[in-house]
Order: sequence, then structure tokens, then C-alpha cells
Amino acid sequence: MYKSALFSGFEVSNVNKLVRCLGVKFKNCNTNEIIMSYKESPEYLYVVLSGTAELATYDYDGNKTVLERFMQDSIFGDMFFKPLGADEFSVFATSSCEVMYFRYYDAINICENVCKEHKRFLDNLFMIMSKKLLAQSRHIEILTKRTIREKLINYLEHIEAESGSFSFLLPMSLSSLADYLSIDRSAMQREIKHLNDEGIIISKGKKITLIKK
Amino acid sequence: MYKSALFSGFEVSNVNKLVRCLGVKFKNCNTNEIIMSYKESPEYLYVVLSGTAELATYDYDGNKTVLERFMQDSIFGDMFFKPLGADEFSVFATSSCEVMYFRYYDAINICENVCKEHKRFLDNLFMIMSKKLLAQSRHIEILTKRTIREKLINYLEHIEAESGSFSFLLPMSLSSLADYLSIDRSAMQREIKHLNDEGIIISKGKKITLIKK
DNA sequence: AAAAAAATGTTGCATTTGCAACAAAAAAGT
DNA sequence: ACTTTTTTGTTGCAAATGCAACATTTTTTT
Repeated sequence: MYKSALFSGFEVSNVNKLVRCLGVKFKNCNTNEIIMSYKESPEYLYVVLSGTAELATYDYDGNKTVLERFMQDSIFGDMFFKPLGADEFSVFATSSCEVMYFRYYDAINICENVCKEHKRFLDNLFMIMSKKLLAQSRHIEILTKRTIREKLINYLEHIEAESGSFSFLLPMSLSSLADYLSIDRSAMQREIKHLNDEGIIISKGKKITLIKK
Repeated sequence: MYKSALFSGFEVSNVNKLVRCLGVKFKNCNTNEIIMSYKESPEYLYVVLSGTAELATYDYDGNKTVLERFMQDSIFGDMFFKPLGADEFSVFATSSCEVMYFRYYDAINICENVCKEHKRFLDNLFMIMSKKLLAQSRHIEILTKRTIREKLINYLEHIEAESGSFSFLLPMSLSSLADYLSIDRSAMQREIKHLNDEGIIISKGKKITLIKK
């Protein structure tokens, strides 16, 4: 828990102090366990400390729709997602998963004797929210592209910028990527093939090299 | 400016005090004027006080791509969007537009004598960010739908939930809606026609009624 | 080490969608 | 009140995409 970005810059003893002060709670979940459901009224903010999870819903046929994926330092909670209709949306652990949660309101309306820890905590929370906003903006930017090719290239260029190299390993499986880009997996595979044929990329599985002309 | 959600719960005199303390700056722009460009290093946070604006870029052909639209209480800034490649992205006023801006860092690392105003300001800022996160989540949820029909229905159901009625007026033009859903306008029009033919909706222009079976 | 499960790669085909081009209506500007 | 611009509505056609079904490879589990 001390490695969470929420506590970056904290001394271990101060983490404990703050945890007590904010009434932070912890939860450990195994794969496929439900961490929380979007229906409760109290406004808790959840932070993933370790492991992975996803926000998903199952329709009447049992088909799963994944809305969002979470990893270390991801945040989720009632104020970031509101379900539409009667479907139940829940966050499931996709691997052994540790989360912490606290009342959003308590964290913001910190007690009168605002200590350095509180300030830093808010600062960190702010940073995490900004990063989420940025990640979502990027996702929207990509989803807004009209063709599979444009989506793919845009995504790959982002990975290139992040990794700082023309050659990189995709951070997720190709099937997950198809989900993220919201396109059919086989159609994506076909486009990858075309990009290879046209010499725009060289790829084998998750290993991809962008060729600049 | 006193009507901005950032200052909700504030007395007028305290707004002035805080504005001075944070070094808040103001800017008035006419339609089509550039409010800011995503290239400067200083991390300013912008809040729209009145009017509308959009984040857009022009490619070599002069085609405009709109990434995001802003209205009262929308926030934007370097930490929420990072341009990819050499293209220049800017925020343009789409109507006469008032914005305020301040250094992100100054707002978070507020001075030692944390007054009630500071706290409330941060509180409001968090709320605005949460709302933006929620709006983006919804947008992603819709963009992730695979067919035009699913996108449309999902969007309309959101409007229905917000308005609380099966009958409503779209909050934007049909062309803008096609942009928002990232689909071809004429294809959307065709789908609207089909939905009418099948008795799923009754619509004429922006006036739409959802028929529940 | 073997078996089971998940991910990758491929293809034909039907369907959906985007594109282009236009007419009509509505809204905005002068 | 008139003109210009934007929005809405429509259609044929070509192209892109999703779907289904399968073989192959890789990864995970037992």
C-alpha cells in the first residue's frame, strides 16, 4: 500500500496516521470476485493498490461487456460512472487484487487542522484524477477515428511516443487491443496484415516496429 | 464569473480575495479566436466562465477535426490533453467566450494559512473534474458500441434519463450528434428513419420520443 | 510432460457503413 | 425582407467491417 501513487512522498508512519484520520478501508479480492457494484448510494472512492480489475456487466445471455480496466493506481467509484437502466454493473477482480477505499467527501472536506499529509494526499489524488482524464481523452480520440487503420496507427503512435522507440511490445494482447479500439478482432488482424504488406509496420504477434518513410 | 461552479458557495468578496491569492487571470475571446494552444510548457488550468469553445486541429488540407467541446464550467489545460506528433492543437472560441486560468500547481499547493475559501475552491474543482470524468466515461461507453443503432439508442436513453421524459429535444444539432457519436451523418439519418419505421422512436428533426414496448 | 485453455492468424461472405451528390427546409446574417 | 449559410433529409453505390468458422500457435493449468 505504501507504493501507491496516492502516498507518494509520504513517510510510512504518516501513511498510517492519514489512513486512520480518513477512515480508509481495505479489501482483498481473488480473481473473479466482485469488488463493488454500482448501485450503493454512499460515495466511496476506490483505489487499486495491486492487481487488476475490470468494470463489466453481463446481459441476459451471459455475454460480458467490459467498460473499463483497472490496474495499480486506477480509481473508480460512484462519481465516475453511473449505470443506465436496470443492468447491474460491477467491478470484478481479474487477478488477485488489493484495493483501498474511503468516502470521497471525507477526503475533500479534510479536518480543520490541515496537516502537510492531507495536503499531499489531495495533491496526489488530483494527479491521479488528471492522469485518468488524460487517459480517457486519448481513448476518446482513438475511438473517434473512423477507420480501423486510423485507430490502429493512432494507438501505435501513442505507444511509440510513450516507449520512445519505433520498436515495442504491445502492453496487452491483440484481442484486448481489439476491445480497446472497439473493433472486430479478425478485422483488426486483417488490417495489421495490410500494414505489413504495405511496409508501414513490421509485426509478429505483439512485437511491432513502426516504419517511418 | 461569480456564477461559475468553481465559486459556488462563495461570497462575492471572498471570490475577489481568492482570485488575488491564486493569481487568477482572465481572458475574453471573440468567435474563432484562439484561447490557448497545446504547446506551452507552463501548466495552466482553464475554466470556461461563459460562452463556448472547442479543442480542434487543422490538417494540411485545412480540414478541421474537433476533439472536444467546452461550455460553462468546462475545464481544459495541458494536463488533460497532450498532442501527438507535430500537429498544432488549439482551443478556439466558438462564441464570445470568457475564461479564467491559473497555475495548476498554485491551486493545489495552496498557502500555509489554508482558509475556508481555499478548501471550498478545491472542493469545487474536484467536483468539476469528477463531472468531466463521468461525461468522458459516458462518451467512451457510447463510442464503444459497435453499431450506429446501438450508439444512437444508448445516447437517446441517456438523454431520456437526464430529462426524465420519453419526449425531448436534442441538446445539439443532428450534425453535431453524428460527430459526437463519430458516425457518418447520412448513415445516422438513415438509421433514425429505420427506427421511426420500426416504431422504436417517433422523431422530427431534433424532437424525439422514445417508444417503450 | 501432457492436456486444456487462450490467443493468434486466416478467409469467404453478408451486412453495415461511409461517401458523394443532391434537394429542401430552417436558421442566421445583412 | 432578402440573401446566404447551415442543417436536415434522401439515395445509389463502393468499400470497409463484422461475423462465422477454422487451423495453428502460444500460454496456462494439471
